[in-house]
Amino acid sequence: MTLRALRGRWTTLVVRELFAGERTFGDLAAALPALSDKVLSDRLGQLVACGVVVRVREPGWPSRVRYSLTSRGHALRGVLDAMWVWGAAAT
Amino acid sequence: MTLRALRGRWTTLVVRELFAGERTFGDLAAALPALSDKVLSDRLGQLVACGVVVRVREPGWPSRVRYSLTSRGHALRGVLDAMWVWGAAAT
DNA sequence: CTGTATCCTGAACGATACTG
DNA sequence: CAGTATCGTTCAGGATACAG
Repeated sequence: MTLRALRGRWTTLVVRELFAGERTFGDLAAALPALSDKVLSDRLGQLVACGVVVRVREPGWPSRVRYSLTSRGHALRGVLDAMWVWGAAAT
Repeated sequence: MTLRALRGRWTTLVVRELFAGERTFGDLAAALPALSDKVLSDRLGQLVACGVVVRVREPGWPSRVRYSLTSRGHALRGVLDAMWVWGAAAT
């Protein structure tokens, strides 16, 4: 289940961005320049489907959408931290 | 770095098998029937390259190779456990 | 028994263009 | 601004056959 949620080369990086707080689509695109709009959209859709992220559409113009983590999304912090620690360990 | 080591649909399952102790190629193939020889070989090669697994070739016939985790491999336990816990949590 | 080689399919990725 | 549509590329995965 966790593998399905985190599948994709960029998924963990998107989640990492959201740990720092709410982000708009443009914020995420700017923070991850190597990621195309399409893939970012795909990943966000996947994360929403897995209950990790919520989309909130702001009414008005220009269009603005806020993405933030659900409680389940915040619970991923332990997983990603463990991955980070392992990757950072020289031994 | 961790993403690179664990990349692939089956990698974590192979590592999980090795947590239980040393395994031969045939053991792993039997434990993961959905995994073709080629992919198993690919994943093991990847894990060896990342310093997670060691191959030990037994001399003699029939050929027999023992796979086991390095200390770095055992350190992955925390990561995989965290993933498992998250996936198991209903909340 | 333990793999590697080859070929094929499907999914993920990346770029561009376009809509609300 | 925030996406979706489309298309081409790249890569992991599966099947089969074969080599050490």
